[in-house]
Amino acid sequence: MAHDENPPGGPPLAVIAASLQRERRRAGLSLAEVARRAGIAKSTLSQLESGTGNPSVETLWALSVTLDVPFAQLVEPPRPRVQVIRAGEGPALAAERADYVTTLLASSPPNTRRDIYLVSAQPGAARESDPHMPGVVEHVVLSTGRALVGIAEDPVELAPGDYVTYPGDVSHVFRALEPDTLAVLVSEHR
Amino acid sequence: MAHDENPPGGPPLAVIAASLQRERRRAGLSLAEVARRAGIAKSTLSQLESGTGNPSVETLWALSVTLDVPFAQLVEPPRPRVQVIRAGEGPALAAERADYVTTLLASSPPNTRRDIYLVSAQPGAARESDPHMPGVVEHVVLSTGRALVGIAEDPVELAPGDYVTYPGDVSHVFRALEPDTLAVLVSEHR
DNA sequence: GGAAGTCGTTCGTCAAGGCGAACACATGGA
DNA sequence: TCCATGTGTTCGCCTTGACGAACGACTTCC
Repeated sequence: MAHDENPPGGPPLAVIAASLQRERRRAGLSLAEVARRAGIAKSTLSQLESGTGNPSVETLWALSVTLDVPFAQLVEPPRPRVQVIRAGEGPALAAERADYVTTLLASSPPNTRRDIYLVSAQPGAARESDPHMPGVVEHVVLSTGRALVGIAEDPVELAPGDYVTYPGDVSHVFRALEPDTLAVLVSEHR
Repeated sequence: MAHDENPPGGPPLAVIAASLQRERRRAGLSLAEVARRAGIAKSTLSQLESGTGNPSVETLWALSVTLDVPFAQLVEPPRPRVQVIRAGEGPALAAERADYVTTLLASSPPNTRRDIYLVSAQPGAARESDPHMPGVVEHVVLSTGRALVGIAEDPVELAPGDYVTYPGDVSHVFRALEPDTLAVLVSEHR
C-alpha cells in the first residue's frame, strides 16, 4: 500500500455528525446549549448531527472551540485503536544490528496508547525509521551519551537530560554519537 | 502551559488560503487545473486562496483529495512539531527541595492522559508521593545513578537502564542513592 | 503585429447554508 | 389536570457560498 492518505470515501459528513454528537454528549451539554455557546443556530446544529448539511469551516470551527476538540478530530474518524506492532518492533526484536538495541518496556494495552522503549545504541550508521501510522508522536529523553534524534531531514543533537518530541508519521532517525548512548523513547498514538 | 488546544484565533481562513496555495504550488499545478480535478469552479478556488470565502467541508475535502493532503493539514497550520527541551530548561515542578527536581516534558492533552517527567534527584530523604487518583500508573526508567523506586513499603533498587512500573494510587517513593541521579517518569491515567 | 493559449481575477446568477420562530414531545411541579 | 421548562425537530426567509462566463494580463508562436 502507498501511504494511507486521505480516506477517499467522500466527504465525511457522517463522521462529522457522529463526532459532534459524541463530543457533545461527552460534555454533557444539550444541543441548544452548545449552539448558544458556539453562536450558531440550534437548527443548524441539529441538521449537522443528523448528517444533513455541509457545514462551512467557520461553523465547524466554532463548534470545535466550544466542544474543546481539535478541529481535525471532528472530521477525521476517531483513530481505530488498533495496536500495530510492525515487523521488527516487538519485544522479540532484539537487534537488527549489534550497535542498536531496542527493548520494549511497557507495551500498550488495548485501551491505552503508549509504548515505552529503552534504546541503547552505538555510534555508526543512523537508525532510520519509516513513517508509522498517522497520529503517532514520539518522545525521546537522552540518558547518557550524545545522539542525533528527530526528523530525518533535520535531526537535533541531544545531550544527557535533553528532550525532544516529533511526529512519528514521517521518517525519523536515531544516530548515536558516543559509545553506550542510552535513551528512553515513548511512542504514543491517539 | 496548560493544554494548548485549538488555536483560538478565529477560523483559520488565512491558514487555509496559505495551505491551498502552498500545496498547489508544490504539486506544480495551475489554479484552473486543480479546480477542474477537484470538480469545483476555479473562481471558488481563487477566492479561497485569496482568503475570501468560507468553504464548506465538501469543497475543502475535494481539494484535500485532489492535492493529496490530509484534510487536517489544510486547516491546522503546519506547526513545527519538533520541540526540544534542553537539560535544565523546561518548567521545573515542585522545587520544594534542592535535591529533587522534576521537569515536565510533555503534558497530557485533554483527551489523552500521559505526562512525561524528567526527574533529577540527589541522595537524601526519600521523596514520597501521596496516592494519586485511582487508575494512575507510573513508569520509571533510570538514566544515571542509582535509586530506590516504587511502592513506599517495598521499593526497588534501580541501576541505569532499569525500568519499573507501579500503581500511582498508592503511596510511592523515589529516593536517589547516588549524586545526580536522573530518571524518566511517565505517568498515565485512564 | 496579432492570434491563440494560459494564467488568475471579477461579475452576475442560482442554489444551499445558516438563521429565527414555531413546532411536537417528554418531564416535573403546583 | 394544567402550566412551565427543556429537549430536538421542522418550517420559511435571507444571506452567502459556489458556479459559469467574461475579463485583463501575460507568454508563445506564426
